[in-house]
Amino acid sequence: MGGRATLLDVAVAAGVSRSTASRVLAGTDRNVDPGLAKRVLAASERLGYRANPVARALRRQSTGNFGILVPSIRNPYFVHLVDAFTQVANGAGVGVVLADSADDPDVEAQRLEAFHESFVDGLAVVPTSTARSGAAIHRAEERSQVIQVDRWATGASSGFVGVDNDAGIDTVLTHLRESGRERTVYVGAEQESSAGAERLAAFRARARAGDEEILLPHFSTSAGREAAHQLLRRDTLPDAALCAADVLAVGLLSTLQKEGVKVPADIAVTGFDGTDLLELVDPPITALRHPLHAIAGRALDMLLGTEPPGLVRLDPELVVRAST
Amino acid sequence: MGGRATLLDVAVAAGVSRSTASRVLAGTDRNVDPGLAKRVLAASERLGYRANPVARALRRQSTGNFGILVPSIRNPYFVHLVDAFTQVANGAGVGVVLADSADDPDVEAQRLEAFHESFVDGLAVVPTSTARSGAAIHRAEERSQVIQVDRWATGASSGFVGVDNDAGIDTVLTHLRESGRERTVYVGAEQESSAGAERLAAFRARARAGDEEILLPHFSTSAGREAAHQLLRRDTLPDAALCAADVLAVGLLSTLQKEGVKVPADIAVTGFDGTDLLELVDPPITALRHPLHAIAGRALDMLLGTEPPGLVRLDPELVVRAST
DNA sequence: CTGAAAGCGCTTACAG
DNA sequence: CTGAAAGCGCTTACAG
Repeated sequence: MGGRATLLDVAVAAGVSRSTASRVLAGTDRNVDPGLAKRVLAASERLGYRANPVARALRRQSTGNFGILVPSIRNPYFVHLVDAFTQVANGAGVGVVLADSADDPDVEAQRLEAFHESFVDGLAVVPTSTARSGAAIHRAEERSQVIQVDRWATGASSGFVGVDNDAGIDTVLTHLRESGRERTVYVGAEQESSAGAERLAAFRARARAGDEEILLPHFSTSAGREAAHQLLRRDTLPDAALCAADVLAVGLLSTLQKEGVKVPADIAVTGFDGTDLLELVDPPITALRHPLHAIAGRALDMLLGTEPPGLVRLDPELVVRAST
Repeated sequence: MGGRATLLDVAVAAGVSRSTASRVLAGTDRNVDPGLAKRVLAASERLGYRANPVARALRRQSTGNFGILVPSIRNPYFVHLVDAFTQVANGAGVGVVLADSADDPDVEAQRLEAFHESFVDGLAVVPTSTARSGAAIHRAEERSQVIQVDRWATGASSGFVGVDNDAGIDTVLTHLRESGRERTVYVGAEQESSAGAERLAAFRARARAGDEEILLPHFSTSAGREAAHQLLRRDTLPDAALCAADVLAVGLLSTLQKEGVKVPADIAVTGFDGTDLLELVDPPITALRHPLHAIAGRALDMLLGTEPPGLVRLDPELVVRAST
């Protein structure tokens, strides 16, 4: 607003050419006479000069910004992921543009398309659906760099960085069994994400006699409550509930408590993700915590070209709280 | 990646000048021969042409994107606000860039500064501190359009759109009293936001004998739990707890329940904001819901210049749930 | 209605 | 080490 100073203004004020002023200010090239450099810096300071990012991006053919597309910003887990990505990105001097797929592959395809109207060099995407997100992601890859994060979709050939769900399930189950729990119910969902499918498969591979599953239509608090009601209808309760998502654990625990069940005395409850929700209730819930900063960092490295795109899985960490 | 088609490519393919191609594709000017227009459209389609947004922005001196800066994306209330703003903005064809102040006025000042390196025409900001955010916001206003949302800071002269906290407190208190509650404890925080100060003032203006206050160091779940412990130490409980934020209500209710207090039989609990957290616990919590889409809409109108910047306060709506 | 030309504000070979 | 010039890809007065 109101005549923002331009590079030419600075150059004129410092008595040099735009080339020289640019070399000093953009730091592209160190070969500038120190005396001139000082004059340019002084003029720039005096005029309150800031390089126009749009002009710079046009010339450099790169904005230095990246997008992140998540299934839903209402999901606290993705908020944490976005937060981690933003922190890592800002630390590396790159900006982040956020978008939300509304948990819908069609909206997702639309957002992917909209990113081309946006000012980003590439995109980190958490696919909404293993089966139905691949095509649109593949199309986006033809236009710019795309890395999948946390979940993958079939047909999208880009790099992937996520958590090792198999190792995660193993860690939680071992924790429950070592603390004496003998009958674990896995509370998960019949859902479209690769993460959900991997967790269920990992549990099944390790299930023993007495273990069982409750599969709900989706990952949500109300689904967790529904699972609690299913358990309460039975004669005996299992002594551990391994929930495949934090929201499930919170809903389950909250309803069990309201009906007089003691956690962890009667039943241990665990979550999966490591969101703030776990500390919202009393007792706080034991859960895996995903290494989100590391995940974000690797994804950004691939986006920046520092690391070749590939398949990366990082181990989650168990955080023991009062619910087990 | 890989030779994206340019306007010139389209023009050549259609056998027209760049001027004509631009007029057709950018929709700037309708005065184009229909025959030529058809050829341009066909060529554009065939080549998969998308206007380069950076070049367009440089020429137009406007990106069509706006930023939103919130105190913390970890706070579910701000997530809802950002979500509403994004939906409204996308509906109007404008993009949104998100940033986070980490609840710190210094970081906030830094982010405000960083937005100038970003690709936005203006900025919606939720100040972290009434007293300490004004200067940096005022500085940002000299460079681009800035509107304050949800909270205001002294010294920032921009427009403001938020909720009517006085009307909100009145609505909740009336609801509690009409449902027979006689001794209400206000659970709030000594904090720096204008919203917190307004809510407390509104409660004090309406308090009766028997009503009281618990003021905590900040708005958080653990503060809500601390409030519950303070109440539990007393001989008698008040029959209603009016919490000035959803997180306080969730923490309070959760700990009261764990200690055997019945909600709402023994005590009614209300929240303030309307986040998803309210439905996380059992019973779900009665609370005000802020008209976030309307707030976002008015803020965007001011940013776009459709509406002159001014002071706007909108009424929150009471959503009654099982906790009262 | 259409095209040649200017110009948005930068950066970067290219000469000197 | 420095500057004149080209050019990133668009849009838009300006002539015609």
